[in-house]
Amino acid sequence: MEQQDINGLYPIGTVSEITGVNAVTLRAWERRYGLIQPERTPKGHRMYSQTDVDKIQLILVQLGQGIAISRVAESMDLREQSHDSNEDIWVQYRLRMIEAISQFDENVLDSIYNEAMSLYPVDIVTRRLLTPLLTHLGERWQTTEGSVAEEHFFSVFMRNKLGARFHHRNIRNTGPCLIAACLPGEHHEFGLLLFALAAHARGYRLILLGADMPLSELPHVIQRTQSDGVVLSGSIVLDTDLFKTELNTLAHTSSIPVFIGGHVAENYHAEIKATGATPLPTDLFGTLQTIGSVLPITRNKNT
Amino acid sequence: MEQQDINGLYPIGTVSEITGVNAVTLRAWERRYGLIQPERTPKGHRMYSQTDVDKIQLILVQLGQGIAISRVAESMDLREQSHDSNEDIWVQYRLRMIEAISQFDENVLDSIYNEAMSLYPVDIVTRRLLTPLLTHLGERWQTTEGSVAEEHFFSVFMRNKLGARFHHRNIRNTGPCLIAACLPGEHHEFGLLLFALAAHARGYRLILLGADMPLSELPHVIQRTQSDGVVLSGSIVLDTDLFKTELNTLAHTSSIPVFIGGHVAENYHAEIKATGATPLPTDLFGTLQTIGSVLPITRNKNT
DNA sequence: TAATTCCTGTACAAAACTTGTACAAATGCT
DNA sequence: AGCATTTGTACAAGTTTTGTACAGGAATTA
Repeated sequence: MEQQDINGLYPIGTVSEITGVNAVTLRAWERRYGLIQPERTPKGHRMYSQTDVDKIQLILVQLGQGIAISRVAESMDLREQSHDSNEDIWVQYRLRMIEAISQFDENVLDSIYNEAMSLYPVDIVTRRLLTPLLTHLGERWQTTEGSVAEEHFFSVFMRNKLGARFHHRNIRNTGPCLIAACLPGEHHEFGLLLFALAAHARGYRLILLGADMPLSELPHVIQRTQSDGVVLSGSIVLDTDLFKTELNTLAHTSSIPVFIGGHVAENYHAEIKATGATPLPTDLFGTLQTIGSVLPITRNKNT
Repeated sequence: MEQQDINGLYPIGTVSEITGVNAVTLRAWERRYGLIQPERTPKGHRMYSQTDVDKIQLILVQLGQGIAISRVAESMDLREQSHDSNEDIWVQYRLRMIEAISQFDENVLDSIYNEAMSLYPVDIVTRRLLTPLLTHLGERWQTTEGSVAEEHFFSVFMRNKLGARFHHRNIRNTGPCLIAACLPGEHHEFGLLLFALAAHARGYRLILLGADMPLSELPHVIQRTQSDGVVLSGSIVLDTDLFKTELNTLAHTSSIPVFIGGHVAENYHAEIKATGATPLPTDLFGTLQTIGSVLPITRNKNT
């Protein structure tokens, strides 16, 4: 639904080039199975939208899995069925992604990610693939030479992927409004994004401020947006004293609850509590439970 | 032969030379689709303005993406009817977005952005809305209180939007492979992303490494990926000496061209040249031309 | 004045698309 | 294994799109 008006109109030859599917085949699919019925010009030329192209890419993934083309139409709907949730699959995915990262090959990385996402819901992919992958890479990056670049490469990729998902949601939530940001000095938004996605899925409204956010700025934001809570995340603290002072000010001047997540929450558990803020557990589920107990989501309709 | 009128108007032959589009073809476009209707002298000779030339360049980009000329015409026609391509519109958009940002209202921000993107191609929106908006905000952030949060909010939003677009592209480019990264200390990827998008649209392959990239890591990446060029961007230099040393090492150890963009390219123009790297102009189009003259894209079609 | 450039309109040819039929290799079933 | 179905591709004949060429005349430039 993004830019249908002008951008999404490719002729069949271009689509063929993009997807690698022969034009004749595309027509055959349409004729035989009614898959992908593009717009037509007044003279009958097919004009494929971006959505159509995406659909073809998805079909290609299915084909790669060995699913017959005739059954792809059905399996597109039923693909969320319990695929044999073998532990093996996730290890396979992980290894393939690591390989792609070490080659800086974004095409491969992208196709693996898409493959996983097309077969499993985002929650599963996050828990079974992304989080383990991150810790795995964390270790690798401490030992292997030339790995800072790998980290950057992968971070940008994941951030963009997750960010896209975050901004793509079309539901306007009605739950409590949370401000989400990284602590000063923290430049890795990955965890924060995962949290934001999960929180949004549960009905919270979110204002995402990203990395390296000065705490002194937050009262302004809170006041202007009339939010209901602040969630901060970080793994390191540059200046302990400053951190305590600023956090104290924040927690006391603002009348709304302040939560702290990430490794900081573990290492400075006592200090955080002393300021009146609430430390969060390291797992996503526990985090959402903690926040939910303070700021419950009013379920209006739960069919 | 570079004739140019007193008013900055070009005759058709000159336009043809600049853009590479045959004069006959230009006339055919105008006749058949009403594309680009230039001024006329009293005797009927076509006089193209700079805006017209820009428009042609834009058309060429769309054409390069495989969109049929008739479709390009249709979309441009549509948008020129709905909104008289007035400067006003962009000011309007800008003001609305600034308002939304100051309210931290992402829904509104998102809908404005989508509205613009559905009416205009990404290149136009970038040049007319996003870039001016960013400089406008840059000034505002230096003066207004509590505006760092605004910066974060908008940066995250734009980064996610553009990042999504970047990673959503489906064409596997075959052009030269560029490594794109921000200089150490530079945490604003915005400009880099805009560049990456534009470069990709023109056929380059891209490896996006994002913000704050240590230069010493790059040789590894270059070697492992066998890229054809490095594009670095930044607005500040933390340590001038270190910068010069590292850049020198990079430009000399790697056998591929190194480009530097952003404000750094202006402020350290001489120093950069001394190291063997190439400074880039501040505008996107000039940047792409500079890179294109060193690393030309092999157009497979559209001879 | 002569040479060049540009104008309009018609025409043409290559490229790209369309539909429909046909065929051979791959796949599945008995 | 043997037979039937599936599925990608090929070929043919006709249409549309699109870049370019050409002709005759007018304007510009050197």
